Amino acid sequence: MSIASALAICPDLVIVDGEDLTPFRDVSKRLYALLRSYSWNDRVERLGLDEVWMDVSDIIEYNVELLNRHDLEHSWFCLDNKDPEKGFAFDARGFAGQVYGREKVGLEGPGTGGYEGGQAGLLRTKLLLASHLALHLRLKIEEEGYTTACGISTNKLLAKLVGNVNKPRNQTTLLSLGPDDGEETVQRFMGSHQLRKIPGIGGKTAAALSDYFISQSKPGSSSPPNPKEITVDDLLSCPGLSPSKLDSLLSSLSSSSSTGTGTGKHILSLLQGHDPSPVKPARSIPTQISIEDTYFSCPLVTIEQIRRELVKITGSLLKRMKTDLMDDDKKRWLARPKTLRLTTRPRTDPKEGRGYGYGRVSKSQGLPGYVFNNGNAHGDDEIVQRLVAETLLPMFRELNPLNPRKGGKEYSIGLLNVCVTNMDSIDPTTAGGGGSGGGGRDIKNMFMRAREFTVYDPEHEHADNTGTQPETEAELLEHSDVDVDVDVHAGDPSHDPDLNLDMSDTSYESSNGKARGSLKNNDNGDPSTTNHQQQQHPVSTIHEQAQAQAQADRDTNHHLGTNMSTNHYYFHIEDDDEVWDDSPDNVWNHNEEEPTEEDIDYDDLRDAEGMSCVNGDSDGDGDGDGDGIKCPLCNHFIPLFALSAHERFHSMEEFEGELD
DNA sequence: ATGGGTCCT
DNA sequence: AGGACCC
Repeated sequence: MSIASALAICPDLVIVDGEDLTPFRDVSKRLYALLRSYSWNDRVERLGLDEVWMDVSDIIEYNVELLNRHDLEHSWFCLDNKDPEKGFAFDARGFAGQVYGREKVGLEGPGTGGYEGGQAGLLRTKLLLASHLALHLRLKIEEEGYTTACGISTNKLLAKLVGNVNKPRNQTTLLSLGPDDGEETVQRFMGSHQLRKIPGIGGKTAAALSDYFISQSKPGSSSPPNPKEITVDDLLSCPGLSPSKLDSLLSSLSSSSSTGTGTGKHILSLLQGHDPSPVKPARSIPTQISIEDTYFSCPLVTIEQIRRELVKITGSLLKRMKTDLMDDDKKRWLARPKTLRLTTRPRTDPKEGRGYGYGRVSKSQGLPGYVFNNGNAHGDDEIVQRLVAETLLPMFRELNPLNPRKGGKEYSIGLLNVCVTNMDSIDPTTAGGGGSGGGGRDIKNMFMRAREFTVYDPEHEHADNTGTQPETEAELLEHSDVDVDVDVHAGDPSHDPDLNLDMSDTSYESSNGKARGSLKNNDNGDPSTTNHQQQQHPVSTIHEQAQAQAQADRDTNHHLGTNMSTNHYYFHIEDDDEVWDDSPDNVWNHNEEEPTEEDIDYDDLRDAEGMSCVNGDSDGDGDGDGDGIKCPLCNHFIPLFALSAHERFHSMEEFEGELD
């Protein structure tokens, strides 16, 4: 419902201006930094303010090897490969949180241990570990006052989707086992979704696909299907469906390419739950910053109105630039946008602007360098005024050239957006690489090599490491893929700095008892079990929840199975998202089907000893001391824990040198 | 709806 | 410059 019609119905309604996203942005940044601090490879990709994927493959791989299969109950999850004592205890006999998918492949009984069941067991163990890591991270976020949902799976697509299954406040691991039955589980999961729910299939693509399905379905057989309800299964059941068929269906869409999805082939693989896209490395600098305002109900007509609005917008934009593109002491710019873009939505002729973004037009130009000067005594006002007068207003006139009519109204503008983009990044930590001017040493590489020779024991290298050295530590650890996706929920952070209580109240209903229901108690098919404990305070909640979780893990006598894991950790600060539409048989499958052979060609099944190559304890005494390298630049002995900082020190030094 | 973002032609 | 996607 629009605000206008809400006001018509309820004239006394108090409308709170929600246009300032600053508090949300702040919270988002904090939680993002928190998650990022747990990552080893820095693959922590944000989507919007409230979602994150993490690729935790390296952490999981490390911990798989730490696992003592003879005492799973008292397992230790190590969060820092340089400090064995950093981590948490957990019970590896069961999954944390909920599981989607069959329960099978009994690899986990006493005596058999977790990952001796071959590759199936290894992969399942990874998912299991990832589920415990996810819980740990979610609890950390709860300590900050926000609740989360999380999906754990083997790629971003599946992790994101499965994170919806127990959405308000729990996590779900997609237990897809092996190439045979695993695909089957994945396909059952994917198949039940409406087309539009698949990330990467947006409104246009979904409409085209639905049209096709309808055109193919038998005329007489049933009532015309609702296009929105057509599922992946429906579409895949079309006999003539092929990549090239899809290509032609989608060719009318401009460039038929959506987010990473190319053409028919790509869409088809999405529908099958495949997603090769990597979790992208964390970014400290956005690719664009924009501020916009809409004037739908009261379009701007005079140039003076427009000027005033542009001044407002540009003022906040400059502020945003300073908080997002300058270092903390606001001494220097970390990145300078080179391009300024103005977007407007002019009045559309007779009929209303139909869809989203309809009628937006934009114009770009170089961003003048003076905006990076420090505003003088009166702040940035002069800069803003100048930018509007000299650049933005002329751009506006170019965008809206048309006849200032004789009468009153020259323009009718429903939207203004000012954007800076095309960042010129000045990142000291990247200076050795491609960042700035030519001739620097490749500091990063020097350190990598030093690490290699000093820390890694060649006997413990990968089997596939024939002749070549491992290029980087990250790559050494990176060989399997695990993504985590978390989902954080919270109330409105702008209302109240003391928001913890509010938020715990809102996300109250789904706590501890639920986990117990995960596989064992949910024979009724209801994934959400009532909670058995009233919670007065979020902090007590957390621990109760964790304990209940541990108990649940013990109860649900899970078996270790398999999967390449990608845990998609997704955090979500708003709480009005759609929740998984849980028809029970979508969410849980109880059929005991035969175990199928698991035969994934898993490339990295090492002996248990292999771990010593990455645990930073090359003297093998388990305490992690005595390890370090000789700095390739200054020849000092640097303990491992200080290595990153030391490397940064040299990079910075070099960067400053370049400035001279 | 709104006020943001991303990447790909 | 715009279109598709995402929140």
